[in-house]
Amino acid sequence: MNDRSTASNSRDAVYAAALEAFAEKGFHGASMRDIARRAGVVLSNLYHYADSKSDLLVELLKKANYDHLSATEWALTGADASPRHRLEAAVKAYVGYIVDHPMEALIAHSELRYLGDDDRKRLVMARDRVEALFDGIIEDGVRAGTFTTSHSRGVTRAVLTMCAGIAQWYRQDGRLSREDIAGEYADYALALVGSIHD
Amino acid sequence: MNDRSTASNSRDAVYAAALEAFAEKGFHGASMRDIARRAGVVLSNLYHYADSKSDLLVELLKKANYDHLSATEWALTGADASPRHRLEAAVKAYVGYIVDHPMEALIAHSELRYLGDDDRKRLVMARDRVEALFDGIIEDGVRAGTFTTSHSRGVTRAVLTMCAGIAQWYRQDGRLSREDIAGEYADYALALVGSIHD
Amino acid sequence: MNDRSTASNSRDAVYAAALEAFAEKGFHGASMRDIARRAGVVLSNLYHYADSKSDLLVELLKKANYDHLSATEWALTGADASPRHRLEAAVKAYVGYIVDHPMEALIAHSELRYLGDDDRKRLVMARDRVEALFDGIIEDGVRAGTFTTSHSRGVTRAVLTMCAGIAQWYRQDGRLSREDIAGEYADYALALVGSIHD
Amino acid sequence: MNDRSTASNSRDAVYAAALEAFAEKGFHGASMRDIARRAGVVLSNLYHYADSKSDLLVELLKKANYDHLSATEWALTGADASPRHRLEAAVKAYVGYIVDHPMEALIAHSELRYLGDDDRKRLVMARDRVEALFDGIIEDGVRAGTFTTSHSRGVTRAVLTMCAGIAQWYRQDGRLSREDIAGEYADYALALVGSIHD
DNA sequence: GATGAATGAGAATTCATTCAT
DNA sequence: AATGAATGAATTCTCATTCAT
Repeated sequence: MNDRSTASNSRDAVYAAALEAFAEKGFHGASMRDIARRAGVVLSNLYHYADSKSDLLVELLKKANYDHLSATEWALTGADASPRHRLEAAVKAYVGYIVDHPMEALIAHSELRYLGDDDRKRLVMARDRVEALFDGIIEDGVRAGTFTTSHSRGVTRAVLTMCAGIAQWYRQDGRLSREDIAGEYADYALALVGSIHD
Repeated sequence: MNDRSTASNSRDAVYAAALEAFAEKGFHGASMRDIARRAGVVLSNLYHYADSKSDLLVELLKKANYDHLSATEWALTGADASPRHRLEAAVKAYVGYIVDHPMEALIAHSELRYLGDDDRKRLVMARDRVEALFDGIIEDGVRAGTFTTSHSRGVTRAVLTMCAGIAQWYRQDGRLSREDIAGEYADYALALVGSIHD
Repeated sequence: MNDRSTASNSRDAVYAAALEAFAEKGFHGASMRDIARRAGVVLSNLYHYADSKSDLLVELLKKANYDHLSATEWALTGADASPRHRLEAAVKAYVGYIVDHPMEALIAHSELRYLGDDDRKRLVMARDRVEALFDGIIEDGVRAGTFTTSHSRGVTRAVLTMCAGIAQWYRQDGRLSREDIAGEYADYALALVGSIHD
Repeated sequence: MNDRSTASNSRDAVYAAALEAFAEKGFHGASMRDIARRAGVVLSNLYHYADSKSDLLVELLKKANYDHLSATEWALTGADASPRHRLEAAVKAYVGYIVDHPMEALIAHSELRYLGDDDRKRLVMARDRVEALFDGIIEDGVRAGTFTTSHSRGVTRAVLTMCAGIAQWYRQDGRLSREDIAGEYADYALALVGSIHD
């Protein structure tokens, strides 16, 4: 499994290798040699697919952020109007993505800081859109009286931080299933917003 | 302020510089030259205070973990027996340390992975002791019926993760005071454990 | 204008791009990628028009040296037998070429050294033919008593060096016209050979 | 002679090696490895003496330009007031430096273009000071009627270009002595300015 | 003729660390 | 304790060139 050269596409192999390397060793700890070796590709070949090491990370994070947002937005299109159901659906989808893509979720939070100012700002904006999504739901709930928290912004941040943490300990062979975790964290979120039980 | 050579003690200057550099650029992103420059010390002098770059990190993390644990334990010695009060006190102390030492708190979580196996395991054990502290309080509360959560272990992890996140966004010149934040997070923790209001 | 792909002929575009790149950045400073980009051609296509980077330079220098020599020789076919007129005509033609082709003239002198021994020697021979041309005129004049210099070889070299220098500062939008410069340098040459005024 | 490690001073060995390498292969053609090898020093050690390859060149050119200017100015302090004598002295000193330091003189003219804008501009200013020196003498002569040229600026440039060319062909074992060459070029300069013989 | 991927050598530079003084 | 020079391995990235399509 140390060689992805037979993958249909070298490009995919390179980005998969970069993802793995960044997740495992961090942006500065992973070397281009390392990535090339994992991808089963010669070092200089990496530069066909990205102009620089930073670019590899940027592309990875752009896709991760976009997918994370999309997955969450998509879940909401199927949820009814109740803030309680919407928050539950959003958290489950958000957590679901993390459980399905722990490496992406990990580097999205931990390696962002090593990017140049421009790229970083643009990616932070993408992340802020997810935050706005949750914030919207929570404030709706507060206005409707279904959520009782008086710190909606702080709670939003707490919910997202708490979920992001999953990427640090989740292992696929663990004892908790994807749905267990998603459900558990949905409960935590409802607790944090002070959701009134019917 | 880029030069700490006038600090009473070169050793302190070196460790303060290392802390700053690791917090800002990560373990692999910070170079020994960088640290020396920040400390106002000549490169080779760093090796009078630590045998290696890893050692600098180990020392910093040992102290950070110890202090974090101590601060939390100390707060509990002054709290009465009620799980609710104990959890509140523990969270406030735990958050208080993070707010007072955001760089230490940051690297304690993010740079641990770059250590060798031995050092890392020993430091994780230290962190587990804090976790055990919270876990003990929460399970006491559950047994006593004051806390209603049915996922005490998960909640413990959620609380600690949520708190650790503070180190990423907290800035001393922000609009929230140390006590505001501590109080807010204590509320979040109580919500998560399902603390029954009197 | 950075793309010459629409030029009637890709070959010309490639050599024009190589000329520009070598003149601007020097042989080692210009990369094949650079040349391809300027030519509006894909990198590997360069190798349809030359076997190597050195070959590009050799072809350019061969043509430049040949054209420079031809232009000078041609001018002499229209000049009368007087050494004074012949020298004037030769210098004007020699300078004329430089003014019309500053990049060619520049690399002919500065980049020759980067060629392999064989190519370099053959090109130096071509340059020597121009030198012989001037030398012949000057020695004729000395023998005839019209030129008074006692260092004919040294003067020949001085004249040619002086003219070659034009390529370094001449810009088409400058205040001196092609004819101004040619006339001026013809005067300098006559002064150097010690031409006796009638 | 390929190893200068026994030179009293590594710094000098490094700069001497860089000079040699740049003169022989050009700035881009000479590699840092190459320079280190010539200096008898380990590659990474070069960076103790210069921050970059460009810096090596800058330092070399700064010193060369300064020395060239100083030598010329110094010669003028010993010359009487006659423009003719002054020009003779200046040319002899200028040429003398070139003959004594052909490598310095060579790179001063040919490698300047590879520097960054800032460094290049500052070095060109230094070169302009030499040009101003010659220009002053020549215009003095023209005003005094001893020099008859009507293109003083052009002649200045021609004189300097012609002299700079010496660095390209002069070899210490050649048949012309330092004084022969200096005298010859002084004569050329006097011819170019149209100096009136007594 | 044209293309894009591939390659291995080599580029400049930085790294953590050591050592003699 | 402090210094500055030294070292060798590793870093990111670019090079000229080749090849299958």
